Amino acid sequence: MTDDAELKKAGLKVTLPRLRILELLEEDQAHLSAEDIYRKLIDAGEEVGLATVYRVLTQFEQAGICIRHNFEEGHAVYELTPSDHHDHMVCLDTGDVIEFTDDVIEERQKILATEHGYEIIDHSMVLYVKPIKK
Amino acid sequence: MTDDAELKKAGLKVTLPRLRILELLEEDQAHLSAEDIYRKLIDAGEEVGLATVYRVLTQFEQAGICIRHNFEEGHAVYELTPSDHHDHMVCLDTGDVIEFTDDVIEERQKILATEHGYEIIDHSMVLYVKPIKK
DNA sequence: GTCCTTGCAAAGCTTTTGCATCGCT
DNA sequence: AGCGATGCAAAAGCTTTGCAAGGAC
Repeated sequence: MTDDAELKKAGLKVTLPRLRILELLEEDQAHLSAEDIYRKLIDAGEEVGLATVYRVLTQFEQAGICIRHNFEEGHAVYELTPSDHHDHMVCLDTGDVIEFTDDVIEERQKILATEHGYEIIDHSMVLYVKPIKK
Repeated sequence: MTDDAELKKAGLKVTLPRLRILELLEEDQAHLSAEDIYRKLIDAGEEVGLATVYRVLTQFEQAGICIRHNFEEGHAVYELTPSDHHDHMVCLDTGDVIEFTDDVIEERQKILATEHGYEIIDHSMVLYVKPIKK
């Protein structure tokens, strides 16, 4: 689906800020904060307000286009909604975000929730890591 | 160890606000926000400033007395540092926090980090759940 | 033309900090 | 007495909102 169609499907008019933000999110496994996106757009010569970035990201999230993470960094980061669920490792030295999945863990989570009488609506698992030193 | 001794060991003077906050955290598996604690103290007739609550919680965290969580609620919550590590389920209907552990998951996390060339410094796993309807 | 979207500025929230006062040791 | 701790108010950082102007359909 084109970006254009994706926006229309979400009931959002196709505007320049929305297209640009969607493009940025589509770049290789991006995990960007509102500020990151704002800076990239300004640096690229686009005229856009930070408030618009926040509004668009909120709309994208409600439309299911992207999801919001609250890593322990003091600000939210956004990524395109992954087709395949995955979790994250955040490198404390570099800030790199690594995606991973593990079926064993997913399965255990379901079992544990059920044992407590709950069903999982969502979950977040973040490993804060550092590179192994030789 | 008494609360008194715990504070001294951390190099903190034994003051009323610190004792009261420590007591609140010790009440049954408390997961409290700074605001929660502030309200409870004010309602109990204590004279305390919100800034002090934040400062004390930060000191407690640095001293290893308590840990801070960023669930997706817009504010941090604190709990006494657990002797045994555990993760959390947060009930989206009631806000209840359920603690749990699972050795299988812990083990898989270590393996996954190692496979990516990292060692785990810390991790957070939160399941957002709802009660199973009959 | 209509209604949605935008940018700016102002406001909101949680958390932190400056500073004079107070209190533990 | 000395130095850390406190309370208040102000400030900081991220995010949201009000409003008039602009743009999509």
